[in-house]
Amino acid sequence: MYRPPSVNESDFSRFEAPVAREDQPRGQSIAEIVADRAKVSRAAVSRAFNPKAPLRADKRELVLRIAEELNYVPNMAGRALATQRSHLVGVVVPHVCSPWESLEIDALTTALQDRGFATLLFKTRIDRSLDPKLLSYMRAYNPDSVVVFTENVPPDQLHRAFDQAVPVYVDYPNEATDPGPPPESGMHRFDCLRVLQRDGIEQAVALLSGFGRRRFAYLAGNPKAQANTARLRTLQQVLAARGLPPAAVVDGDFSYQRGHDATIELFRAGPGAEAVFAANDVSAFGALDALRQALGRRVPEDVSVVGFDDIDQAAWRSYDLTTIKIDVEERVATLVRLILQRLQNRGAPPMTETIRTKLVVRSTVG
Amino acid sequence: MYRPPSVNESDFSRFEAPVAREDQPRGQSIAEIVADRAKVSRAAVSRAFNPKAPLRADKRELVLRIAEELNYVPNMAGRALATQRSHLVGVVVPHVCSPWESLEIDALTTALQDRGFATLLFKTRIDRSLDPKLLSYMRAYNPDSVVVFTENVPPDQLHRAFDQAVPVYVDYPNEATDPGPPPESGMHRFDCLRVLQRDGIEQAVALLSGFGRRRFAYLAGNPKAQANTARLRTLQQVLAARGLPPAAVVDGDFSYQRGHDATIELFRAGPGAEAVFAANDVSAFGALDALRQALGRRVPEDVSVVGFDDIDQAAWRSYDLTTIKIDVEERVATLVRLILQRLQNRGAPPMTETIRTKLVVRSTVG
DNA sequence: TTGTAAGCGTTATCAC
DNA sequence: GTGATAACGCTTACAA
Repeated sequence: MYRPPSVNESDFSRFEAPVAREDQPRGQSIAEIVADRAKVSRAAVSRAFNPKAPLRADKRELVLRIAEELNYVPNMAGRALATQRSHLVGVVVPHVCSPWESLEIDALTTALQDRGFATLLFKTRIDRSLDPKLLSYMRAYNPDSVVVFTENVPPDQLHRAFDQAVPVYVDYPNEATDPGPPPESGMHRFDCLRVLQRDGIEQAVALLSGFGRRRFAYLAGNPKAQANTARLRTLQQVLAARGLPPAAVVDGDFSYQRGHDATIELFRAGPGAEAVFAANDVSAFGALDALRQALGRRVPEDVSVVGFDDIDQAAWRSYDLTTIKIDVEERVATLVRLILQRLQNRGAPPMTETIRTKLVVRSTVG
Repeated sequence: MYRPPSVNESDFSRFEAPVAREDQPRGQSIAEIVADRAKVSRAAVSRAFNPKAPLRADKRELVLRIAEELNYVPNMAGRALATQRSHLVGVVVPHVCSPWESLEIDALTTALQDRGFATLLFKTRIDRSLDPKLLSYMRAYNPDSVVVFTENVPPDQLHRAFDQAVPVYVDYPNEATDPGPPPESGMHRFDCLRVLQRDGIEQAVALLSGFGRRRFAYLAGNPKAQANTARLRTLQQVLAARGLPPAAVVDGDFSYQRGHDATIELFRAGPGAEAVFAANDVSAFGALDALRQALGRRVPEDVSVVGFDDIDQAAWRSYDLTTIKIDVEERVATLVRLILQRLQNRGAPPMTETIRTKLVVRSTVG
């Protein structure tokens, strides 16, 4: 298989396969050929590709036509060097993405591409921890912006690597009432996307409580994940506000398997519950399968189950999961807006955008 | 939401947000500062980062230490210009990836990152067709190699855009007995990864036939996809070789919903079947849910179901799908090997690597 | 509007 | 081994 997960063994060694220095008869670059054929200067060719640059319309048209014929496009590396804009957005994702993360990468890449940015993908280690070299490695590509999808990128590292760059750090804080990041974390210097978990959770609790459920459990996700802690905290707040007892919390890690096993523990050794909130859809599926198959409970008659995210699989008929939806398109559109704004004004104070959640009712509650 | 799916309206217009031309007092680049502090030339700094370049060990160490302190890393754009190697691999994926494709992107990105390449992601249009500008757009970044995951990238377009580059086109042909690409397609000039569907299919048919199944159906995927056509062709060959009647074919598109609906059609209006082969796992899930819920059939007692891919969800207990596995790690390792070999020797004749499939037995056959 | 020339950050070449 | 120097492909003052 492939090699151990160091970014590359010898720091920044290049891939050794010398490109034969062409012995062209005093090489003329394609751009220069285009210029010659259009009988304009090299600069004019550059201007032709930049709509706002001053150039007579007919010349522009001619240059573009000839470029098309010669299959010429301006080289981004050269452009990046000259303009200090790489048109690259670096994205750090976990070694293995969950369906939700995949969805988000999809949407983000599409949105960025529509804006003229290409997505540069980087992976954490298999345990989701960050290779210390990764950020430097990423910085070598000079991304115009950086989006971090993983829970384990320490803000100070991020800040050190991209001091004057334009990172957007998603997922912190999650609620308006959140204490906010400790100032020493460096976190407060990043733009971020705040997800208001409350709306969806309130709707879900209202529905469940309308069906007479009083004993709740929370099947947790990765304890370091903001998404997990915010959901738990908000759930407890909402339950308390209704005078309901706090949810029993069972440890999890967002995975199907752990969702399955934790649910069995909860109902075999623990107090069980009338309603289970899972920290994400995938672990809710594990909980559902455990309840129905291993534990012989009926859902929703005996136990109700609610997930988070609303990934595609939640609509699959074997699960048909009631879940708290985060709209990917809205989330990504917001993210892109943040990125673009930051690029317009590098010096502006950190920005926060907020999106909401809402309940999608399917058949696991009743 | 965000904009229509043209790559960007004005060809190669740049993102307009002028980076304030620093009024530094005769700017000295970071690399130069590093050189000064280490009391070496700028060239030495460059050499320090290249293990094979000649440089006294202590100097190298000193330079690297100072660079670390100053948070300096060599800029890839500059390096790309000088070396003709971008250390970028362009990957074209569908607008919305299936779980299998997400898995493969994950694994590929990790493997490439371990080799010092970053993954540059590009998306097709929503209907999986290719924006004609996309390939030029991608080429602007000068990727060292290109991997195409989508069925709809016309080989000649690909070839035109990346004539002297190093593309690897996956998924064609699939079987040793395949006729191979028509020479005029330009396809034969690409390296490719051949998936031998036969092993897994033979195992599956043997198993099913051992359970007495004789009437087979094939729930198809996207008719343009090699994966789909190769699977169908091979299935029919294997059935014929055993003297079994050919499989009834029902149109599909790899999706859950279509798998679901097509199965209902097959069993309501059509001849039904004793065993259903789905072109991929996701549509097999649709078939399973249709059989059990809409049609009231028992699986595996009344009908057996077999999928393709072995994605994570196939092991979820509600499905527990018997499926023909393609090993992602092996597939990706092979892909990376192809890419690296091609990079070593641009002029070598097109290469083909072959990987096999095997049956993973779970509970939907019996 | 247009062309000329300098410069972006890096590495290869070539002398020493 | 090492340091100057000339590319790499592009954009942008600046001058015309």
